[in-house]
Amino acid sequence: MPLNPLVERLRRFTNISREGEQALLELSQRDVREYDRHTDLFKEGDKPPCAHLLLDGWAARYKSLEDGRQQISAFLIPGDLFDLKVYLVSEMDHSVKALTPIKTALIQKDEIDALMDEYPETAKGLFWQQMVLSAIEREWVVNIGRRRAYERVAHWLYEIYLRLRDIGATDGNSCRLPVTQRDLADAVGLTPVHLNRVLQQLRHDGLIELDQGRLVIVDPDAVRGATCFDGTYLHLGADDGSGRPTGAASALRA
Amino acid sequence: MPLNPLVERLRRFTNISREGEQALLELSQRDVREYDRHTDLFKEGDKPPCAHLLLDGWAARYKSLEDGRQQISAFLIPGDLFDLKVYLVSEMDHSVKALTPIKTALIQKDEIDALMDEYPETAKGLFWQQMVLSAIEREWVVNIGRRRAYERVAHWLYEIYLRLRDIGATDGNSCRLPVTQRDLADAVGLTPVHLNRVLQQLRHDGLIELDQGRLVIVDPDAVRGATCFDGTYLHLGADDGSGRPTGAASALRA
DNA sequence: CGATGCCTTGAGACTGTTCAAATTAGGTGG
DNA sequence: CCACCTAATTTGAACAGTCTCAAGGCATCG
Repeated sequence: MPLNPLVERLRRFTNISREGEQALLELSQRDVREYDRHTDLFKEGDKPPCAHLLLDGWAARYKSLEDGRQQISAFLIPGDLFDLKVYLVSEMDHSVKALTPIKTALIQKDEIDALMDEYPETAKGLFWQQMVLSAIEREWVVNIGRRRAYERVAHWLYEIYLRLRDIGATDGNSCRLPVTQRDLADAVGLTPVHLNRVLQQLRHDGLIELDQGRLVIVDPDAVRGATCFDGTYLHLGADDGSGRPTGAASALRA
Repeated sequence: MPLNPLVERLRRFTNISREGEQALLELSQRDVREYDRHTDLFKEGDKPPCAHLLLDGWAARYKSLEDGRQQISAFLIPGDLFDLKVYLVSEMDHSVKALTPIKTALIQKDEIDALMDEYPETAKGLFWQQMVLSAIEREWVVNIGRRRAYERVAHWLYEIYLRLRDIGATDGNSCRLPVTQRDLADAVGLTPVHLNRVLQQLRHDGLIELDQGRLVIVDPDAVRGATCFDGTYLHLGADDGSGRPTGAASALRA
């Protein structure tokens, strides 16, 4: 995995300048924090922290209901810069927790503003990244609202696989999946028990393998088929498996 | 309802200048289109249109699966400016359709850019509005993923009521709800049949009334209670019913 | 070696779905 | 204004998917 997956990603999307790249790199080294697994970076109700750039590890954006039910609304992986414009609200409406031990770079409002002023190409890249994150949340609404457990889980797994592949964190058809089934269940809106059974079914059907925190997409075609996967919403530079070219350079022609 | 609900809303959030307001008003009159009920403004797969400012009527952002299942991921009401940065992607990943006859103002990329350059306060307001829209989508993930039908529908109804109240489109405890149960079902991730039964239950329990396309929140406390409603995510200037002040002026102190 | 956290299994209950039909409401032409 | 047509809501009954609760197995870690 490259030192800074965000830079990698932006570079693929926009023709970010050497200087913009450098500035971003510096920003991501100025104030680095580490968090243990299962600790909160901030919680619902907190007053807005600054933006975070996830450097290493996995995190999740989530909300809790009074009775303890929890729903994860986004998985954050290295290179994700989240809550970029967080200072616009007076109170956070969601929490973010580390799913694994993580490293993040804290980035202050004025640092971002300065960066954006100076390097418009980079700014464009950052906005684009925010758009993609929210497009993913949008797709989750569809996934949870209209797909049943089997397809839903398959869809989720394939999505995360593609996102990881995009940051170079895959190894052929496999990737790490350092997440408890509890967390995964909270992401797809299922019970841990039922999620477990669905995963077994997926394994049994030969779509995936899953052990020791490693996920193998054994049969990508079957996975895409099972779930009617259309990766447009990920706006990946590379091929999304659907055969049609997306995002990247072509986006900027418009 | 005021001529331009967006301006109203921004005014409440930020100290938008007279000129910025004027510029926005002009933008919203330059290229006004009308659409019939149940027609698409644009569809998944289209190349990005320009941004729309909804002036009158209701619209919905949605996605379809191959087999005809549909999921609405957002309701758009007058004053909503959507897909602001749409030109960043090469292909739309969702569709938007009119739920009622609507009027929208089409706004071109460079018009927005110019506006933002010239009136930073207005720009801030626009970004804030985008944030709120995506915070709502986030809440929908939670609502659909972790609440059961009864609470889920109650939550949805109360949310839309608050949003309408925010733009002055309510009349005491009631508001228009010009939506078929089919559409509502597609929004909350239920079957029309089951949604219908849930609505009956809510009426029977005296939480709401619903006829002739009008919704009455008969017992707001009960509705909030049934659903554990926390309106923080709406970032409304006014009271959200939770008793705690949010958004608006205080947001800008940070 | 015991404790804890996580994954797995089982059986029964319940929420929400499916399919099909009946009723009501709304709109249009005669 | 009525007759008709279509779209929308409502009802019923059987069914399936998912949940609940409870217990067992297996690691890992102190």
